[in-house]
Amino acid sequence: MPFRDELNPQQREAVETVEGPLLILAGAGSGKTRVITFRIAHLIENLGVSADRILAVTFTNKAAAEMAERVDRMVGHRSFYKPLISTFHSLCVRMLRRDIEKLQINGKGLTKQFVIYDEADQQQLVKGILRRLGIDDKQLKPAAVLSRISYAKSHMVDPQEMFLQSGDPKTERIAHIYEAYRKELAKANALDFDDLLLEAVRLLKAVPEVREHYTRRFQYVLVDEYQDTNRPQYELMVMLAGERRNVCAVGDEDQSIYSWRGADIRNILEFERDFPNARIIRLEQNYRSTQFILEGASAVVANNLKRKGKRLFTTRQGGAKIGFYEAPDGENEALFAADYIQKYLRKCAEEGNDARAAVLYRINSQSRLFEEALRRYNLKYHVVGGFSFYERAEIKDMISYVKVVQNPHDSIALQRVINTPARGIGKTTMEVLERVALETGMSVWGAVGEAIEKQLLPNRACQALKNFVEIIEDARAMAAGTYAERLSQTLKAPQEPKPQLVAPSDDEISFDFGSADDSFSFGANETTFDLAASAEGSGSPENVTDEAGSKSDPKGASTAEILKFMIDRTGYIKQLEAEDTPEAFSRIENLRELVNAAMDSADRGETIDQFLDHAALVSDADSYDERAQITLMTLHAAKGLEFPLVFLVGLEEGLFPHSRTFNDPDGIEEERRLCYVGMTRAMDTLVISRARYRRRYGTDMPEASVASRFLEEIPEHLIEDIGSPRPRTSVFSGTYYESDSRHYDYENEDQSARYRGAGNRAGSSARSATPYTGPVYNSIDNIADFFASRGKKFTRPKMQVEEPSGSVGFKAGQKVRHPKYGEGTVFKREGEGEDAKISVHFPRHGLKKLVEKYAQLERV
DNA sequence: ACCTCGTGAGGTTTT
DNA sequence: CTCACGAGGT
Repeated sequence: MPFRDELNPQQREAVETVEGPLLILAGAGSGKTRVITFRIAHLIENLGVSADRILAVTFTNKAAAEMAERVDRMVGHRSFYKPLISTFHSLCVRMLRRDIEKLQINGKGLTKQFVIYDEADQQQLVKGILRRLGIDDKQLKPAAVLSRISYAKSHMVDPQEMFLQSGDPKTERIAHIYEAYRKELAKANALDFDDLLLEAVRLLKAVPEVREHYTRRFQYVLVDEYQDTNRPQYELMVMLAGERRNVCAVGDEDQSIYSWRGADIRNILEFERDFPNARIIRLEQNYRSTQFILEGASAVVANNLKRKGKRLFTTRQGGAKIGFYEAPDGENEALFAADYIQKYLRKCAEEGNDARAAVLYRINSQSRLFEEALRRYNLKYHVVGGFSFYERAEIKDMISYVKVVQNPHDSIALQRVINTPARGIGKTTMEVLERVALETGMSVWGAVGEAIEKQLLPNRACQALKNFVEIIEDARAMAAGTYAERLSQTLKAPQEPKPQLVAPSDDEISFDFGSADDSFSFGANETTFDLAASAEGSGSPENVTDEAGSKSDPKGASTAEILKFMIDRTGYIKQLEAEDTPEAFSRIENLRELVNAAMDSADRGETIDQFLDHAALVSDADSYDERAQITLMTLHAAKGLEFPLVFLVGLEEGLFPHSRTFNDPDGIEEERRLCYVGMTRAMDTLVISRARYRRRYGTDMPEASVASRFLEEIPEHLIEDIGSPRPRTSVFSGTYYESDSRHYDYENEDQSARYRGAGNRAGSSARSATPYTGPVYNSIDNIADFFASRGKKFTRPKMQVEEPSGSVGFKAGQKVRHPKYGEGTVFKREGEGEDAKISVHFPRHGLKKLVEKYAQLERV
């Protein structure tokens, strides 16, 4: 494979240095991905290495998929095997699903059916523990506890160590909670994200045959985004590299932005110490950005003290300076961006150029203003992050059902679904169950069995529990392919799995409610989805499809079938249908989509466990869709991407850098790196902006902001102001705003509340602010969904039925009548269109704030 | 048991 | 503004 002409000398060296440890320090835009893919291709094609002996680990699934695709394009036709390209977490899941039972002692320990707890699950677990220990969760917040636990885990500190090292009572307490947390996880046969790494490391350390299996298999190990690896990931890498130490780590110290998640920059700074004869290659030519952009970004990050330092250069001279815009407020900042982007897109369309723009912000909540602005300009956009499909309540509910079917001891999932939809198992019942679980050491599922058997609950509750158990057992039987048998055993039940309950048959039901300790006796021999069967054939060549190759028992129901059964049998859809609201309707659609996802998964040959793993491991960054012309995302999510036009917004002290990093010099340095990452995403044009006043949440008064220190760190000669309104000008009429100038009239701050009301007086201008209702490039395809997903009150704008004209558009001073409160006077109006709120003063009831649309007000 | 409303607190980044 | 929680009504 010829590649010499396509690479610069350093890149070529990086590709050709394949034996022994190698650290590639790859600056932003230096062709890192190119080097990695060429390197893999070089190994396979020029050196004759079998593809399946190559392991590449990346940070996100997206990056992995992309790399796999690129490699495939280069050498796919030549090689039957494929290199294993995976994230750390997915890799660990694969290893654990295969061999975790080798860690069992006396039959105790996790089984292959373990579940993965996401952050919400972890929170629930910690909350429960705090409650049990009688700790007020205001005093010690679950999130804070979790972050301490996660910190400890990513530094490989166990509860005992934490306790011994603790110098204060609070840490001691957290150590105790940590211990309890671990026990709970074990009882639930569950692992959290950190455990995936830790347990995989433990597995490799403790079981020589497993370790040998992998070191024998992987001759070449490659780790991308090395600066973001934490301790367990580092150990994993070392272990997988084995004696050969053919490990290639690629990273950039200046792009280390995940230290809060345990990423240890020492891994990169001390690589030479850990691998004494390591080669180090620097890639310092940037192919992405123009001179101005690169210089600006480099100048910012040069303020960091803790760095080795490097000098990036580019041959892309010329281009525009870094644009700077200082907006009067956040809204204006967003509208400016929308306007600028619109013009940019038009220009690209005329010239036939690649048009892709990104708005990058520090925190997710900043997206709202930009979404609203873009919608007002009728621009399609795509938001990365925020609520993902798998985070929606209805999806989590059904996933939890499947989790319980796979593993009834998953108490968090169980508690989520036991009364969803409501089936008469309430708070009191749950309290009893929790107590039983605690006293007997059983899981909640075990406690359910105990309670039924020993009649620990009032009859009604018992009955409700039995119904629930019945549903789960039926589904389990389906999964195991023994449903028909179960039907005949479990008596005169109807032939078809009908949604309506089977007549409860109290005395005949005898389930095996094993406690967690006797290793999930429940269905251990009937579950056919584990990988045990195929796992022993470790000599066989594993490739990307190895696990997928182990088909589920043809008798057993597929994931989709189980899902459909559960949705039907639990009456979940029925309940949603009964709600008869647009939100409920869209939830039903989401559930359909979930079933589709399950079918796709089955088409790929995946088992139920693999489907659940996928649901647990998809990340926000994975949802980046390069077809979208406009992408909104956090700076963190933007790492690894590039755009011709980048807006870096909200450069204000407290926001960026974020206030929580103020008292920590390392924290500030990380923020600075984040700024560097953001700036270097830009290829041709970079615009940075800030708002002089920013409204913090619903507060009426915007607060004055202070310019971010990062702004001052960019040399002045690289920056050009691109039309910031003068703060003191009474009427601003810049070129950008002729269409809708009222939004920019910012004579003094006090008016911020009033000018909206004033704007709405003119009916036409209220019309122009009607929300955009066309499609956006998003998994969320309409605004109703969009707002529903954010918990905002919003009903789908009805196209045909226009708002009845007499009941909206009231202005201050107008007399109105409310069905309940009688006559009153409109005091003020906020917001526009569907969202408009209106404050009305009623003589007898005082000032009421109403949503205009629902208030049923009449003119008097 | 469940729903609705009012209150109070808190709001980074995520595999 | 949004979430979580508790009080009160059904």
